[in-house]
Amino acid sequence: MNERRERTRQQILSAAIDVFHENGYQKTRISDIVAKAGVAQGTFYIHFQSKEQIFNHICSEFRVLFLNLLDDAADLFTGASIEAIREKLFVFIRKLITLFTANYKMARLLFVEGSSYSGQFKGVYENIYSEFIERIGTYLSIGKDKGLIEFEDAETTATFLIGLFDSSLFYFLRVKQDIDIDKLSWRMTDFMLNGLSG
Amino acid sequence: MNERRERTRQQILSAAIDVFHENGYQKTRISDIVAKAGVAQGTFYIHFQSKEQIFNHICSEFRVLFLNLLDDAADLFTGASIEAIREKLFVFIRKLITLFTANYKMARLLFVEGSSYSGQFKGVYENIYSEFIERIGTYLSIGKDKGLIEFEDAETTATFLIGLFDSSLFYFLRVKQDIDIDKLSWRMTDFMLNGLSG
Amino acid sequence: MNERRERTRQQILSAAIDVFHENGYQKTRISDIVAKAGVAQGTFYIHFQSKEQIFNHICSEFRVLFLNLLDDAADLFTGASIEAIREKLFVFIRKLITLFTANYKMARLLFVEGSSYSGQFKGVYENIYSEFIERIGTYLSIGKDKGLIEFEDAETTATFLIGLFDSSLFYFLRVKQDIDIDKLSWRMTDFMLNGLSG
Amino acid sequence: MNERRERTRQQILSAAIDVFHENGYQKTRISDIVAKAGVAQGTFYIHFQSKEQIFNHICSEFRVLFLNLLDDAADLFTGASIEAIREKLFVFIRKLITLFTANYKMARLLFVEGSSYSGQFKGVYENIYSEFIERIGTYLSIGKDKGLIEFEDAETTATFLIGLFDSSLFYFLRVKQDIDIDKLSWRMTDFMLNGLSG
DNA sequence: TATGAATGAGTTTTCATTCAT
DNA sequence: AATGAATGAAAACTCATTCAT
Repeated sequence: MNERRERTRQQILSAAIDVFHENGYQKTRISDIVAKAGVAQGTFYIHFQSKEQIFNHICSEFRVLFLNLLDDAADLFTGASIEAIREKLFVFIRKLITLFTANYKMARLLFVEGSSYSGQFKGVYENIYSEFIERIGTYLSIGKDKGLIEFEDAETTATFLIGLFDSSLFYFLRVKQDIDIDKLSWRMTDFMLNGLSG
Repeated sequence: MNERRERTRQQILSAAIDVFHENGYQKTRISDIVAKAGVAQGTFYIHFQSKEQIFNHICSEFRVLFLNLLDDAADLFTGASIEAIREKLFVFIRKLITLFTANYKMARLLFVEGSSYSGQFKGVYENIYSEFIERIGTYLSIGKDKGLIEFEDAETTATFLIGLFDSSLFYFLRVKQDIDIDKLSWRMTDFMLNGLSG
Repeated sequence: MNERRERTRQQILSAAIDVFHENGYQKTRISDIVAKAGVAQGTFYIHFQSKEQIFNHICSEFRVLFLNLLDDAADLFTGASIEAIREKLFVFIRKLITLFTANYKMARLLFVEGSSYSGQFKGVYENIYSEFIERIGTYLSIGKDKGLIEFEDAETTATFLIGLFDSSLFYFLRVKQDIDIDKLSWRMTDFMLNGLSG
Repeated sequence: MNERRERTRQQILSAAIDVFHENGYQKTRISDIVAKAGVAQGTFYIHFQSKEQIFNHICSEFRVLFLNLLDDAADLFTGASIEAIREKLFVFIRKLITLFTANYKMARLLFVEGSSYSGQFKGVYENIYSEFIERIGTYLSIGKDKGLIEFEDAETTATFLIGLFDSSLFYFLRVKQDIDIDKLSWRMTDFMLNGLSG
């Protein structure tokens, strides 16, 4: 019985991710979600309180994974040599791309739907984006102190790196069938490090 | 009498840009627009056919300005020296930033609202973003042939440059009161060219 | 096993009386009843057919007690002297008040919820109120024939007496912590008999 | 145009009074009201915010009329003789009955629907009923001081009078085609004054 | 017998669009 | 051209009842 409940819940969640991804939050109707999940309208409300709540649930699931990755990267721009940093940065970017690719729809919901003017989500998104920039900015500053990288302003530079990362990654994920994670990670790494040396 | 008509139309357009920008397309009600414009509900439909139509109108107004700028930059990455290219790229980026800053709300509607899953606008946005990438890709290829810049794949590189540009620009426009266009243009130019040399 | 069934049934009944009393029929949800009873949603339908049926059941439980009391009061207004009648009326009113007080929630459901426009219960309530008036009217007529009480029209007078009784009793039960049954009975008795003499 | 608006509003109000009266607040659907009013569903919400708001509007319309009547009766139980008081009480009761009869449905909504457990209206009704009792209690006390009427406790006596009045009046209005206001007023007056003398 | 997950019909409310004035 | 009242389709959410375990 508990297993049945869980199965239903997962069906709804999975359907919601698909439908939100396809139509966006605003255009998604509960009826779309339950139709895709193959359950009745009322069943939705047994498991989730509202459209907003399930959306937040989905976003925060990804949010946690994402922030955990960020946490582990404090020494991103430190290292004995520029090559050591390159290696570290590559590993980090590959991890990020892997995470975004594996959870493409959830990632896109958080970063793209969230960043749009859906109003009630502006805050959620702006927070995570600002957090992303702030962290990378901090890591950059640490690295700069060690003397291997170079830039004028940490926040600006972080914004460049992240803009490059997220905007282009989502583009590739949208238009390509599948992407070569290793190759893309290397290219990003190189482009970024070039930008950081001068 | 014709002047009155035009004035009314402009009031509606201007209100619509504001309200779309504030609440997003889906959350915007015609009643919000006409309230802000100070006209009656029915007046809206004398000037515009539908909510969708006025949104498209606003977007394409910016679209034209934007594409004109793109058209004029065919020789972006050609030049006698890397310094000449740097100068040209700087001028182009400054023009772009100036355009986006002056038409911030319209730009954001086209690039951000458009890129979200509002469904009916996906196509419009994807078109313009793809066009942007394709053009820059082409310009990069031309530049590469001349031998002053270097990269592996034009599309990937264009995507990097554009991601860096639009994502970070919108971030600054959103969080800063006002930005130093010259300084930001130089920083972008330098970061990009570093990435393109190696 | 049969004892368990009975216990469950009583839990549901008791919870239903409480919840109906607190929220009214329409606003009461089966889920409220079972939550208060501490049983599962489905269990309700093992013991009662529907929300309407359990409500009727509760009302008729009180209805029977009430009508029995009425039955035993046929000679309410007969007696050797006005003082004998006063005594008899006092005893009757005290019995009624005692019954209504002991079964306050059920009484209120039948008389107040029933009298509201809940639609499907109009009939039930109207019946019992009319029955009440008719009976008292009959008893008054018998008493009038004996010559000790006086009034113009039995139905009108019965309506006065009953209106005075039920409306004020429910008021006191609602606003007072506890009422002095004896004192209230005497006051009602006196007021009524004064009204009946002239 | 303004006239049309007002006509529509009145149609909705009038239909709402009828339908609330027929089915009670809870059972009444907006669709019932608009069907009876002959307007579209959305039209309702142009004129009233919600079902609750229109109900409160209707009730308070009657409430004002009722409280005004109460205000004008401060010297209800004062006078040179018991006959003078009888006359005054008669006039007051006749005014009340006339008001309740002319606005039967509204009165019943406020006093009966309000007194039922509709939950959100409990407060409104309890207030008006308590106010009624408090006022009459005050007027009784004033009269008692003058020495022409007699009773033990003003609140109890007020509750008796009012219970007699409202409960029986609503009964007659419900079951009789039409009532003889003068005759009923005299009977109530006499019954009450008898109860108040002893 | 008891459970509680699932059902789906029913209701309120919103809002783009129309149309008589 | 402008007005603003009216429209009605559409969508979120509730809850009495059913049914498999």
